[in-house]
Amino acid sequence: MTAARNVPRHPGWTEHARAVLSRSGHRSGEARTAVIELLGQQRCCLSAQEIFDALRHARRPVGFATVYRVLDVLLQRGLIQRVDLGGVARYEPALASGEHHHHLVCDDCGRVEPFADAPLERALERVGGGLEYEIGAHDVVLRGSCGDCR
Amino acid sequence: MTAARNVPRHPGWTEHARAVLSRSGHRSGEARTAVIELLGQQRCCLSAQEIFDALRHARRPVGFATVYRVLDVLLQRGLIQRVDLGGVARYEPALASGEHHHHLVCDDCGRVEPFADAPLERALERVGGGLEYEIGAHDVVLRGSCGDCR
DNA sequence: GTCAGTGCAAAGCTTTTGCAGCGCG
DNA sequence: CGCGCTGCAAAAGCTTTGCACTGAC
Repeated sequence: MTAARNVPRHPGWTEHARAVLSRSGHRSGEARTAVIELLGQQRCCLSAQEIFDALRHARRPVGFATVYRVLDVLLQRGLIQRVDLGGVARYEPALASGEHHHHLVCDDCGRVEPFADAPLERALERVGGGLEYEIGAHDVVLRGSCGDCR
Repeated sequence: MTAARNVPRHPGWTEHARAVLSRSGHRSGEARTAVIELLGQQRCCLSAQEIFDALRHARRPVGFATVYRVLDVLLQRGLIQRVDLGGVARYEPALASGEHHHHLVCDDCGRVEPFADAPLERALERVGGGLEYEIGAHDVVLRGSCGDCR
């Protein structure tokens, strides 16, 4: 089984994000549009550096500071989620609770892949219910060697 | 239920760590000893800055670079585990698979607490078995508001 | 005596902030 | 035509590296 097989793409996120920002009184500029469109096309998370490089490569160069500022706005509106896998921060579109995924990291080659597992989600929800905390989010990271590296 | 109630301390780790390093041909210096003893006393993870401050406060000051170098050696021997909760990296003694724990982070006050849950561990192991990856470690982070902040 | 361990300082990276100019609404 | 968006450059963390000295074995 391929890890990614469980993980659907999320068409419509781009439009959703733009609509939310527009509704909250944000103006729409070139750079922000480019970042949002790029994020909407991803199957998994990207680092700020990767976003910077991808946009430059796509002939839609955007300043580094702007990338971070766009990410900051999206984070504050809850439109993206920050993913901490060690080293640099990564970001991906935030999805409804039923369709989100977690991450598989290859310690050898650094590859990052998404995976989804319903029983795991149920276990996580049960744990959250038994704590004093009011849980708003959860992240799971599995580390190991990917098929290629083994 | 207090989240931490499930999480035992780990006496003996300090000695274990020293023995492993000694066996691998490492010499024993002041700074390394201080860092290892501090880590062995913790119930949860510490950042490099916290280690630096704690040792300075305990009148056993250690250079910043040394803290990182000691952590690096311990990581390479698998004696500690790096914990990425966003922001700075944190480190804690690595334990046998049966007794490790995960982390609960308060988004409001930044508090970090350990928690353990056997069903969650079982779910994680089942997930790992179904992937192409050979899983060596896993991390779970729950984020929310702690009892005090709610 | 040799070489790992240590501290200080400088460098490297990622991320944030300041500021001036452009352009959306 | 005001104010948010953008880019550049500088600053601000966190972490790593270089180098000389100390001290364990």
